[in-house]
Amino acid sequence: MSVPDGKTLSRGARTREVLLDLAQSAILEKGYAATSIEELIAAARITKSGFFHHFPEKIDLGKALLRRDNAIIADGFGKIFAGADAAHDDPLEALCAGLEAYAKASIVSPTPRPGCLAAAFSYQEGLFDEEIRALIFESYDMRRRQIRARLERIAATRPPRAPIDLDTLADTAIAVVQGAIVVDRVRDNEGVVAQQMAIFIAFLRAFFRG
Amino acid sequence: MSVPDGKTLSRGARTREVLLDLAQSAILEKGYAATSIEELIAAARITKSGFFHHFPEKIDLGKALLRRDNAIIADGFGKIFAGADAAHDDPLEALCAGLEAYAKASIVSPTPRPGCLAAAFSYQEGLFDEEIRALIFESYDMRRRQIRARLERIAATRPPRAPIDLDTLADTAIAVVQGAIVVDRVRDNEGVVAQQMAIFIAFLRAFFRG
DNA sequence: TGTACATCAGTGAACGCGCGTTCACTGATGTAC
DNA sequence: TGTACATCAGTGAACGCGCGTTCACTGATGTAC
Repeated sequence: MSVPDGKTLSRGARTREVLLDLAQSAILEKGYAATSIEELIAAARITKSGFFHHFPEKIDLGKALLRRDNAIIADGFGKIFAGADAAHDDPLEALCAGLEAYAKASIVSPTPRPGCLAAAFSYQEGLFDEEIRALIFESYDMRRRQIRARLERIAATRPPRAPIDLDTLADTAIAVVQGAIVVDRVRDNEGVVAQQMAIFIAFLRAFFRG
Repeated sequence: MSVPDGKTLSRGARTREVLLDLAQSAILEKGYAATSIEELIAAARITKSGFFHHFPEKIDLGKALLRRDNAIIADGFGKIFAGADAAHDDPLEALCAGLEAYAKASIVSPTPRPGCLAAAFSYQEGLFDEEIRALIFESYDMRRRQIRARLERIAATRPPRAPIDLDTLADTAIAVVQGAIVVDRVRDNEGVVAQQMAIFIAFLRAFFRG
């Protein structure tokens, strides 16, 4: 889940990307309210009015951040699962491979500790307006739809061991990563996300392989 | 997971509890940095110096909050699992019953949306010192040890389907709740935590029942 | 039971600093003819 | 290709407000004898 390279961007767009990168790290480390415009411009080496040229209000930085993150995740997610689909005939194995790669990509982060921007914002949602809440939801819902579609394909070919709601199971795939990120941050142990996804994958295999 | 009742407390202790309750709601809603002493004292109807009589610095409020939360969770957790152990002969069924009750207790929160205080703090850990990080870890580790001990008892009587690391599986029980809370907040849908725990319980049963 | 004293649970006023935001401006870059 | 003009990407100085923190204080409650 990479950021567009800076070479082809105009000066202004490059500054903007730098500000977004700095803000993302800072917000994942200490939260939105504790991340000051002052520290961002010091690191980006511009003045405060330079910042407000790019983002009329602080909350516009938050919105831009979520929009960019959503786009990056949508792109990364799409590529990961399209690649996994192409590499496996069996839809179950394709999903498992995709989920494994997704977990791996989730811990690649600009910060020392992994963190999901949308999750970080969701624990500070009281600060934000409806637009931001919609962006947070979109980020989650996009992943969920991708996984749900693949679960349907699997369930069509091999009936599950027991009746199960596929929406709930799609949520599980998201929740596994989100929960593992929290545990990773608390334990300060990088392996957690991959470990937890491995357990979920083992569960999926057992469940659909009868 | 309830708070000690106010009747038996001294005046000062009662004010302190009120401040902690207000702070907990506010922090779960918008984060620690965005929660001002000013808003807490307005709601508690005391002056600012009254606040500083109880908590010499703002961070002492955070520490007191985590300590209280840890104690409440330790107590609630202990009772839930002791009760489940007493009600079931089979250690697997006892754990499943305990986990179900734990999930139910996790969504009972002072805020409209469920939220784990330690998780909220972990997404703002850059603000805090080593003592706070230790308190966050303690909260997590205590739950994990309880679950791990029960998993060992289960694995001793019925060997698992496949080799599995019980520490990792104990983490899964924690991560399920944490991840589900995030999804619940994002989707604004109260059922998520119970649903996700139900899936994990089904998985546990399948895995240890061979 | 009454008095003396200590601690508790606050009040009230003031502080300095850093925050987000505004405004009038300037030099660099891009576009039209 | 050169010139004219518009837009872009900033600068610099100032703002008011709310934040966490300090300090000297007071009245209420608890304790010892």
